[in-house]
Amino acid sequence: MPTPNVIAHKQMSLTCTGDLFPTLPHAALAELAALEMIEPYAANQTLFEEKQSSTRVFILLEGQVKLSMNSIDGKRLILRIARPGEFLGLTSVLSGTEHEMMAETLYPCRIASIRRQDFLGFLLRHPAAYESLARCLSHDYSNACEHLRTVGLASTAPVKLARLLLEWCTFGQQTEFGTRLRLTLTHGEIGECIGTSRETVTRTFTDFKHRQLVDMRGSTLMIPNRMALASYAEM
Amino acid sequence: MPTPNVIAHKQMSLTCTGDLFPTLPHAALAELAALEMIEPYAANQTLFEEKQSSTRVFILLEGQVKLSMNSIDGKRLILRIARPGEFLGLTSVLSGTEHEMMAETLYPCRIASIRRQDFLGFLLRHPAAYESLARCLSHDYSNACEHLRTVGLASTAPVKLARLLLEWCTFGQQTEFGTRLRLTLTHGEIGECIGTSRETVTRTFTDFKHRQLVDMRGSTLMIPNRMALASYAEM
DNA sequence: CGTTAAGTTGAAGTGAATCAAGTACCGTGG
DNA sequence: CCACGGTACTTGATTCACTTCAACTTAACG
Repeated sequence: MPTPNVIAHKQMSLTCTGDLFPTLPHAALAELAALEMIEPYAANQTLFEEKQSSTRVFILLEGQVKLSMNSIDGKRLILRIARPGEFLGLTSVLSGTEHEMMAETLYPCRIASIRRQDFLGFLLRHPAAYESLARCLSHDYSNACEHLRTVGLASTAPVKLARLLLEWCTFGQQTEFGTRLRLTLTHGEIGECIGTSRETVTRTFTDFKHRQLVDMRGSTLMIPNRMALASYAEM
Repeated sequence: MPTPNVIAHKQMSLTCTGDLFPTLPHAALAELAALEMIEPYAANQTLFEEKQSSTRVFILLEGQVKLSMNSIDGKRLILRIARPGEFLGLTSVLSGTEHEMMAETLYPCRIASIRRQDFLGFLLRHPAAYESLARCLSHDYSNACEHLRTVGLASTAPVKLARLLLEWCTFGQQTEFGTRLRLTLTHGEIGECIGTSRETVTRTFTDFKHRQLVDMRGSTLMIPNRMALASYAEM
């Protein structure tokens, strides 16, 4: 039984913010629509940064947004690529704390945003909206836990990469030859997802090719047998 | 402005579940009290395990509970030590997915629990309760992100340990000589918190002692200068 | 007081980072 | 059409931090 948020993940775009609050009455949704501002964003634009205090909550309607953390010495950890239907910066807006991550658009996006005070006021008038928020937060938390498992529990780089690819399979398309995946990140960025170097990603990919676990044609990755990759990821 | 959940963290015990829902009317709290079952738990008892489907949501009233993930090859990642006032297994109950972690008591505990169906029914009748849940989930998410930063972004073992100790400082007591911390975990378990081996934890601690960053007397750890440790952890 | 669990320390082994050098693949402009 | 510059990818050699293994010491506890 997929949650509304999961459904939103699958679709390429979202027409309006109200779709994220399926249980809210029309009057409340109209009120929300009056508060939100829908804007187009170019690629590589920053929505918010770490340590920055949060002023707005964002809702990704169309496109992809990269969520990452940066350390002082230039290292970076990419948490995930957000898809349409996701709230961005929700925890910071709710708790009033500063952002714990950075958000930047990967491609041109369409993004709705609501000022923090407006959103909190809306929640005060319509506490039922918290139900959808709890669902999203719960989803984000599960995601963070899975990432923690990949980054913190997987012993070797190949296992980490295998787990990442399996995670991405959710967004790939099933064909008769297996799961097809369009790789939009560079090897360097993939390394930043799992905490390994660019070179290790390259080496691991060539190793996977030799093991017939994956097949690469340009930026298209084929995973002929997901189970084989999964059993490899089991370490 | 600390959230109710943070306050709960600081106190040693929680008298009743209702304290976690400060905005709920008395009638609703009474209804909740009728659904919950309060039980004492011995030390080292398991509340739930990974891959297990969730049947109850737990609320820790007294004691400490270790939350961890296990891999097939015996490795373990300790996510955090839960304190009184925390929900356990909340995401699984809300989304109906299987548990993504394991929960076991560290000491004798007093724990309230509510059957999943009862809790979901309660939420259906009192959607306002979601507000508190969203707060807790938001808190859990922030925690997971911080852990992700420690485990996935910190380059060396010393930095990871320093970050962990700083995190624990929240629960220590301030004295004129610095922050006093009671270490209840073994070196092996501390290693499992940050993804390093038992021996590395020992070696790093002795290094910290030489650098005057910490001072150990038995199971009591003193951090004379939190800023010094923090600046060490920055790299 | 003896047994077990936890902490300590040294030495060897290893996975991955780093460094370095070279290749393929663009789009752009002469 | 090809030279050009930039970016990403590839591959080998070296280095390093940490793990692992092993021997030993200390603390905890009935």
